[in-house]
Amino acid sequence: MPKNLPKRSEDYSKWYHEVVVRSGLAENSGVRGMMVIKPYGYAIWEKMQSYLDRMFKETGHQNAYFPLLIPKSYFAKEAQHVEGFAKEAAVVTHYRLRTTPDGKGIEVDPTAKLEEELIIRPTSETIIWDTYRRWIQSYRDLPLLINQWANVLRWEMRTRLFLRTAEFLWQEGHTAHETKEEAIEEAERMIDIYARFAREYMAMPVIKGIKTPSERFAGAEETYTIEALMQDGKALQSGTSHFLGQNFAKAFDVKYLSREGKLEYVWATSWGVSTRLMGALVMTHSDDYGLVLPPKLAPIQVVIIPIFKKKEQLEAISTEARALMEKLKAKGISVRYDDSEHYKPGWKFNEYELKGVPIRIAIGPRDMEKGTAEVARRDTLEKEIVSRADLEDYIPRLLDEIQENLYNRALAFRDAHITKADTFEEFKDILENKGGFVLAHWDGTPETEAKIKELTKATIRCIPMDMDTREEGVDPLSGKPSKQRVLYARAY
RNA sequence: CGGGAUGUAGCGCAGUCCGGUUAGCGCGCUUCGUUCGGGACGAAGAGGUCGCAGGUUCAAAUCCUGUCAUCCCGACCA
Repeated sequence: MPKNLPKRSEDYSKWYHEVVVRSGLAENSGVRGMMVIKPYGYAIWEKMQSYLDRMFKETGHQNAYFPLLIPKSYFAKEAQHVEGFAKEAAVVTHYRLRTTPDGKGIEVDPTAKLEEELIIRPTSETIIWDTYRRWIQSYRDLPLLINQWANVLRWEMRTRLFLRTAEFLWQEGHTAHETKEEAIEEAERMIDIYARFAREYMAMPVIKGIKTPSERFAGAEETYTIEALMQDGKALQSGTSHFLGQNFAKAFDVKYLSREGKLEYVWATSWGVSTRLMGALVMTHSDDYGLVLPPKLAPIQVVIIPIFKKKEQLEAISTEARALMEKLKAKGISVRYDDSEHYKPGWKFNEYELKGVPIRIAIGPRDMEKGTAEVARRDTLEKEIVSRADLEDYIPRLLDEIQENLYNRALAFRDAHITKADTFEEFKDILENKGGFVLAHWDGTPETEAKIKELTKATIRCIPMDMDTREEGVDPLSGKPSKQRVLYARAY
């Protein structure tokens, strides 16, 4: 058990923060709300990026890159959009610094004031649609399927590593289509991809659904979401996809000449996932020993640790360990052999557990005699003695099993934390004592939604898409009739 | 942005209320020796603009003002 790591059950926030910092994923930079992603954390993000990028390309998308700075006037063009982001915009007003008159410091040069201020992108819809106007003229230019990997900045008041930082990394897809149906299909396709990515790579079950109007993205006509459940019973919105209708096309005057020769506005979508997924990954699987990584995203999948007293022993073990490492690497497994002499085995065990390495293989003098190795899996913390000759076949199977087990474990937890409530008393009781999702009827009004949020801090996470929640009932708060249950939870 | 707390060596902290030798402790770090199957032990060392900027004072980590950052609770949000 790592020293001084807070227990997950005692102080979840602190536990989360410590796991992120001590496992080497990220830390605060000392500049308000800005995070440093460390090499180990970035390696995981790179894996996420490469899998997602492949999925985007398989569905016909291309990558491009748009500017960081957006003229202020662009935001004025879509009313709801500007309202959504105005409160957290960082604004560039000057373009030059100069030394202070006393020569000791530096100050903003007041003569270098920008005629029009530039906004550091909180999201790129505006500048992208301004560009699309020039790119799109005919139905032959459609669909336009573009993704960008970028950083964005939102001046958040209260930040937490990965979950909410002022600057974060993400991908944002922006597409233009001929028809409404095609755009809706695209928005749904992308939320499906996110759900699949969460399940297959992050081993994280998610609930796919539709946001209520009040939770919608600023400027969207429909927002699709994937909602994951963290181990403290709070929900985390892990990815979104928006059907934007013709709002941005109209705001930025993006028209195309249709097959019938008529000038029409295009239909749009946007969709994104961010480094918040890193936070979701930590909070879905990790435990009191530290990070737990699903094999598909682990930068180190297997660590081999030699146990030795004398130099000769180490040499003999190293020969075996290196041979094993080569065999596993040939199967596409990333392996680290840690033969550093300044740390004892026990220290290494703890360290790699803290870092979430899925499999640890220890080879010591006893194993050398018997032709065995000790294999420890991070998900269950179980250890077993395995014949070294079998490892080459056993390790790949075990990695798959761990990936599967992590998903099943998270799924069981999630499913055990979806609870139906029919009265408001039940509703509150579940939130207070059990946590997780509450399936309850909703009368469909924003007033009831807001009242529930005020009384319980729970919001409607989504109207689920893959669960059939349609049934007649009454809203537990207002008592008005309802046609279906929705998914409530307290959320990050 | 409102309320609360904190900032002292890489990390965790004591010292601050009540100003006064050379600012301490634990972990970590360096060197040497013994160790090595779950965070070893001993000895000797290195490491500090006490967050930053002003002010009060013979004297400031300590008192005052401002400011920046971090954490918690709200409001806001991927």
